[in-house]
Amino acid sequence: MRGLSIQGALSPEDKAVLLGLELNPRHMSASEVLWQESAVADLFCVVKEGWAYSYRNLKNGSKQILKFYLPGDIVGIRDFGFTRRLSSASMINKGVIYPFSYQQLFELFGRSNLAVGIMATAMRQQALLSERLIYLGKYSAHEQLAHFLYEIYLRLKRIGDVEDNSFLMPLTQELISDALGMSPVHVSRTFSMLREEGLVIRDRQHVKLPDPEALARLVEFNDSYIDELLPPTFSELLRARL
Amino acid sequence: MRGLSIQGALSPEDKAVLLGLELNPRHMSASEVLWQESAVADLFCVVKEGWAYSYRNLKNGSKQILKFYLPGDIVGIRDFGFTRRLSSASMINKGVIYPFSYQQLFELFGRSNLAVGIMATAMRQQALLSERLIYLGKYSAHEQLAHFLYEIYLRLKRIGDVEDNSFLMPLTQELISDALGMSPVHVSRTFSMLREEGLVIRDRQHVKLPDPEALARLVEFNDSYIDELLPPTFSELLRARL
DNA sequence: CGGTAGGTTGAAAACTATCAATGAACGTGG
DNA sequence: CCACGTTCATTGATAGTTTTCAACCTACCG
Repeated sequence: MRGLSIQGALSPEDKAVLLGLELNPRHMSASEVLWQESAVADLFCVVKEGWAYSYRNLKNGSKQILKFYLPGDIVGIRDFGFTRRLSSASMINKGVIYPFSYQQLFELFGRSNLAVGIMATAMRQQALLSERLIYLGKYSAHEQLAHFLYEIYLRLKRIGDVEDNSFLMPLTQELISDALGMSPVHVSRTFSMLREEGLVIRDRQHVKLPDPEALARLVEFNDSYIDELLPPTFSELLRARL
Repeated sequence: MRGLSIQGALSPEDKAVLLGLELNPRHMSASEVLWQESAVADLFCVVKEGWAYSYRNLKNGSKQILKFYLPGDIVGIRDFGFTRRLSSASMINKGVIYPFSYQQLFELFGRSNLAVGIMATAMRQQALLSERLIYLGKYSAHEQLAHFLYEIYLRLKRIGDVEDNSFLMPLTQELISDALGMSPVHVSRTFSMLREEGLVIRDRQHVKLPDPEALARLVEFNDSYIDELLPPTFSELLRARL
C-alpha cells in the first residue's frame, strides 16, 4: 500500500487497519513450497525478501510458470474467491514472507460485500487468462484449440446458450488465430484434425461437440475457474455481516 | 452479482446500491469499438447481448486477443487503477452493453480506500500476466526473452535492486524456459544471441543490460503497467473521502 | 576428489508459418 | 434473380523456428 500512502490517500482508519495487522514474518528456505495446487486457499503473502514463483504442473511432466514474485510483490491474491488453489507457489531462493489470511483481506474491504464480489469476479477473469497462458506456453495447436473450444462451451453452457452440445460461435478462424497465437491456416488444419477425430463438428458459426467429456479428458480441463460460486467459508463470512 | 445474490450474501444496502445504478443500455453494431488502447480509462461494461473481445495491436501488424467476452461478462475492469487503456476492446457481432463508470465502482467499494488499493494492485498483476500472454502468443523466442529480461529489470529498478544496469537474477535457464514456454536449450541459444548483439551480459546470476533503452526499443515496452501510481482522478476521489 | 546441477553446442526431427492458389458462402446492387 | 465482389475457409508446397536427443563442459559443493 506504499503507493496509496505516498499519495496521501489513506484515512486514519485505513492506516489503523494496516498497522493493526499482525506481521508474522516467516523465513523460507530455497525451493520451499508455499502451497500446492488444489490445496485449500486461505491466505496470501507479501514477499519481503527473496524471489518466489507461481506455477502449474502439467500432465506431460513439465510445468508452466505464471509469474515470478520479487520483494514487495503479493503472492496468492489470484485465488481469492476460490475454494482451492489454481496454481502452486514456491520460493526460488531463501527469503522472508508475511502471510495474511483472506479473512483479513475481507476486513480490509470494510462493510461492502459487493466489493468482495467485484474482487472475486476480477480474480475469476484472471484465472481464465492464466489458463490461456498455460496452454499458449506448453501445448500444441491441437490441445490448445481443443481447450479453447471446451472453455467456450462451458462458459456458454453456464449462461444457457448450449443446446444438444451445440452452440453459436460468431468467431472467424482469423479471430481464433489471433487469440491462440497461431496462423489462420494452422487453425483451419487443426479444426480439420479435430473433425477427423470426431471431437468437433463445425459449420460456419455452428459448433457441435459430440463428446464434450472426451474433449475434457484431452485437455485435462480444470473447470473450477468457470464455476461462479464462492467458497463456503466466504458465504459464511458474507452472511455473518448482514 | 448474480452469484452473490444466489448465496444470499448481499445486504439490503448492497442491493440498494445495485438497484440505484443507472442502467443505460447501449446498442452496439458488429465490429464497433468500445475503446482503443491508450485511450483514457474511465468505465467498464457488462455485456448483455453479443460477443466482444479485448486485444492488443502489435508492431508487426497483427494483434493478440486477450479475452473473448460473452453475455454476462465484464469488459474493462482490467484497466481499473490505470490512467489509460492497456488494450483495445471491440464488439464481434452486434449486441447490447451496459456501461458503468469507474467512479461508480469506487462507490461500490464503500468507504475503504484500502480496498481500492488492493483492487488496483490485483489489476496490476493481471496487466503483467496479459503482457506475458501477448509475448507468448505472437513473438519469437528472441523478443520474448528480451521482453522478459526488460520486465525484470524494470521491476527490480523500481525497488532499488538495480545498480549500474546490473542486477541479481536467481533463475536457472530451466525456470526461465518454464516461464516463457520454450525448451531450456533454446533459452540458452537465445541468451547467446542477445549476448552477441551486445544487449545482455550474463554470468550465472549476474545480469547486466548494457543498453536498456535498446532493449526497450526492441520489445516496444509499455512500462505504464509497471508504474505504481494511480491515475490523478483516482487520487482526487480517494482524498475527497478523508 | 568426485558428484551434481546448470549451461552450451551440434544434428536431426517435429511443428508451425508463410506464400499462393482455389473454392464456398454471403451480401449487395443492378 | 443474377452477377459480382468480398470475406472466410481449405489445401499444397516450402521455409523457418523450435524441440528433442545427445554429448560435453563448467562451476560449485560435499
